[in-house]
Amino acid sequence: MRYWLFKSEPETFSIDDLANCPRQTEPWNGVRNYQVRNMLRDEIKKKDLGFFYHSSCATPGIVGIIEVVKEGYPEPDSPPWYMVDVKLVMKFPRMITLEEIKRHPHLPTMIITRKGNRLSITPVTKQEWKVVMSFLI
DNA sequence: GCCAACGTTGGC
DNA sequence: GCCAACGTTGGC
Repeated sequence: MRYWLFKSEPETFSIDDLANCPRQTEPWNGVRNYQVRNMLRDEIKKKDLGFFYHSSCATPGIVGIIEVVKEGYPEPDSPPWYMVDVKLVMKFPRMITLEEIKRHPHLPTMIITRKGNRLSITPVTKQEWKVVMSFLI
């Protein structure tokens, strides 16, 4: 089982939008980058977990956890592009901000902290996952 | 196949 | 709104 980070602009699709979907499940669609397309098609598996990250907003950060419930399948009518279905696992009681993540001594390894990173889905190590989760305690 | 121009992303 | 980073496009 692997861990990921899924970026979304909350103005387009926020964690509350997901929470209000039927069965709290939605296709993660609209990816138009080949590297991420390949991850969606080949690497992201059922039962994988992902952080839900809000980007391009006043305070960017991680707001919750989602689970992959359907593996990569083609977007209807958009042949080269793929999506997965994700289900809300939990919304965090508070956002873990990008600033906090950058400040933490063990997290500068996270791809999200790299300037110019433009991949909308990035892998997260088990170690990184555990450290981020420890912020909530 | 190179590379300049352009468009998009995303933090600030 | 600015700008750095970087993917994509297209002329050569």
